[in-house]
Amino acid sequence: MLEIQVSSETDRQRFAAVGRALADPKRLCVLESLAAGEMSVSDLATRVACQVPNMSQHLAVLRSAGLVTTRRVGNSIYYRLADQRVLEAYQLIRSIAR
Amino acid sequence: MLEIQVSSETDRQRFAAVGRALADPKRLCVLESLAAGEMSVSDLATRVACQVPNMSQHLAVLRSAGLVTTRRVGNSIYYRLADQRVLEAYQLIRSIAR
DNA sequence: CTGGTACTTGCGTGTTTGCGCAAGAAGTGA
DNA sequence: TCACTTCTTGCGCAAACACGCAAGTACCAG
Repeated sequence: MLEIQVSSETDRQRFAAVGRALADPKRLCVLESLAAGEMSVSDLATRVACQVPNMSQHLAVLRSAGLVTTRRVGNSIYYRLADQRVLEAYQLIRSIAR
Repeated sequence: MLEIQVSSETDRQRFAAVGRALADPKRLCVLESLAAGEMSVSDLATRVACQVPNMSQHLAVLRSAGLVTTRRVGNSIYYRLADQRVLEAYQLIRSIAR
């Protein structure tokens, strides 16, 4: 039996932001891609099959939810998963949806 | 290191539906409430502070994502969590957002 | 300084979402 | 059947979202 204590409304809004970040197939594809290691924006755009500006917006959602972090190398910006727990959460969601 | 195999697009859409179910503060409040045990729609509406039709729609989202199940007793319909993993996923999300 | 690459931001558009309200099931009891 | 309770569904509207495209910012090489 898992202990769940009640959250405040503002806390739930922050948690919901994480849920929203996980609510789009393209963003989930980004997480799968980043599971193998960091990637640049244009690489991710190619892999997910969308335009670079669109990818940048999706990455902004993931970033503001705290799921990914960035590192600049010259012109490129490399994104990586912020935490191993992001993959754990995604795996759990996949097992629930199975 | 967590192993993540790539999903198909249709699979990711199903996973994203779970993410969407977790993307609203009221629905998260429902999950917290159901952690203590099953509740009727009107009870949940009172607890979450919204109208019954609105609650019914939120519950439909959770239900179609497979996060909750129902049981009818007379006029009332009792909702409960479909799986312990739903709480585990929520706990993970909370720890990530902390 | 100039040109080129990589990314972000702003804007317009069509779609989806959350909500209140009214109307429709579904069940209970008299 | 009738009245009542409980939940779901349909409708309309405002807000949020995903997307393409154009413009802006940041960095590097020459």
